[in-house]
Amino acid sequence: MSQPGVVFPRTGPGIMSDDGDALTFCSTCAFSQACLSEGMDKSALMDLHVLVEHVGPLHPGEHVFREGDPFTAIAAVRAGTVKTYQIDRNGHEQVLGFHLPGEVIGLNAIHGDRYPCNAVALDTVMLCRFSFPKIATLAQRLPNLQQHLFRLMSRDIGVASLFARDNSADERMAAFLIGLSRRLAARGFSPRRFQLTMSRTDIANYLRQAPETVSRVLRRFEKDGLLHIKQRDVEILDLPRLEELALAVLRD
Amino acid sequence: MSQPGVVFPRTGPGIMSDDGDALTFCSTCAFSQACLSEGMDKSALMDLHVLVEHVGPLHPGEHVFREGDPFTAIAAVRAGTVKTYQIDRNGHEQVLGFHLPGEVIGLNAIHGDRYPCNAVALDTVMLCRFSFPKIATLAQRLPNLQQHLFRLMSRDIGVASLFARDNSADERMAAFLIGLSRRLAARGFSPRRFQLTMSRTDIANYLRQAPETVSRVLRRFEKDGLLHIKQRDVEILDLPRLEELALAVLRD
DNA sequence: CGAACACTTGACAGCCCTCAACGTGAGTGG
DNA sequence: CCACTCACGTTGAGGGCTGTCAAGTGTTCG
Repeated sequence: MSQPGVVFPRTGPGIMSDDGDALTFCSTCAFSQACLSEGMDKSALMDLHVLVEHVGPLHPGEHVFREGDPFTAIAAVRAGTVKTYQIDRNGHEQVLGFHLPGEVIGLNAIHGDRYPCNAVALDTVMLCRFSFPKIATLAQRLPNLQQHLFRLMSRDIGVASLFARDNSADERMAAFLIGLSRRLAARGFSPRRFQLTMSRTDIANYLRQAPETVSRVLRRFEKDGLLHIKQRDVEILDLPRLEELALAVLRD
Repeated sequence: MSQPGVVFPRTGPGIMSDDGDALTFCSTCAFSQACLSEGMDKSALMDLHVLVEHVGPLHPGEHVFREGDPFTAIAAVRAGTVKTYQIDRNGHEQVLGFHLPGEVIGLNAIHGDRYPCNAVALDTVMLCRFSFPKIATLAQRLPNLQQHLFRLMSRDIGVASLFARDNSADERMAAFLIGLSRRLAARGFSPRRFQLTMSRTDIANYLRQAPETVSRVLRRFEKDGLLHIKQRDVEILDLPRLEELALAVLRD
């Protein structure tokens, strides 16, 4: 079941040695809160660091894992964008999500013992790989780590329905952009200028609409002065109005 | 922030004493796998049983918890149906899900420390309540329990998009019915004859469509011989064809 | 330079939402 | 037993949003 081009199961090339800069390297990691929390002593922190495998760089189109692969590990995105998707029985792709630095993939594979979806790099991607059996065992000893895992998983339950039928195409696109903006901002990137690392087709697929609709909506947003977009470079010009549109979807 | 009619935070009335029949009582519980797994010894099982509070019966309209309440516990539905929902800023209800016997609610509250949604009984509901701090502490000692919690949460991540725009009203209704049928069957109920414990309005809200559409689709299903429906009593007549319709949504 | 691909733009049609009216069943009180 | 009420459910007519189809433009890469 293991196709070529899958980086995850292998542990030879692609694994970077842990350089001495581990502490700063991990400061933007999804587990930094767990690592840096006062409740975690130095030996515990070392245990966690020993557990990590640095994977990458992955190039666009390279897969992190594929649907059906045995579940062995979760991974935190350190750099780049990872797209998760499934292929339905008609051969059509279904985009499930885009995962930015600081976000964790693979959590939905615990139940079932196999990855239920594919994960592919959209640009140059760096990952931190955590063997799940090992991190679960470690979590037995470290209440903070267990709690952190619970929170990570809980956060992913009941994600906002960005593609619900009762929201207009404009609202969903606005919500998508605002979501990206906020997630990037939370990791220290600019919330107003960023790059869409995914194609219009991917966005359309994710939002469950036609690529033509994505094109038209973005065009209209630009004409209305909400943003400036050239190719895949986005600059948000009127954040308040865009957020106002997104409110209908994001509900807050 | 605690409204009247919320059963959860209180521990006086509504809590049933644990009768001697605990073992058989729990055989259909969401945690039965964890309890009965060979890896869990007797003392561990007793620890878990001591942890449980039996809540109920709750009557239609009574709330298990409300949005904003401090998160203290998760709960397994033992009997009846629980509806989870949110109220958006326009005062409109958004149905998130229906939870049948054997299913767990409250897992999405771990992150945030407050319940992000309301949970209300649709009919007569019995619950098993687990203090989350206590069960998390117990999970430190019991690897199987920790694993079970991980699996429960993992299962709820990335739930099928039953209300995506690219599926027709017919397909989504079929998927909804097939989903109910399978979940009921998994708990020993009849997969062909069951009762819709929720109103048409609730179904429509959940599927993100108009109540009129729900009515029309069910009517058409009956005319086409797919099922027989009288009030809220459903009898599925042509399971294969209904599953065929649902395939477009459920992808399997 | 040519091909493949991504993106844009326009015309048209279909699904489903909205609005409106009516039917039905349960509960209540006379 | 009936009338009444009220919520729920059904049925019909019309319109808007967006998907589909088609063609054209721009970009990348061999």
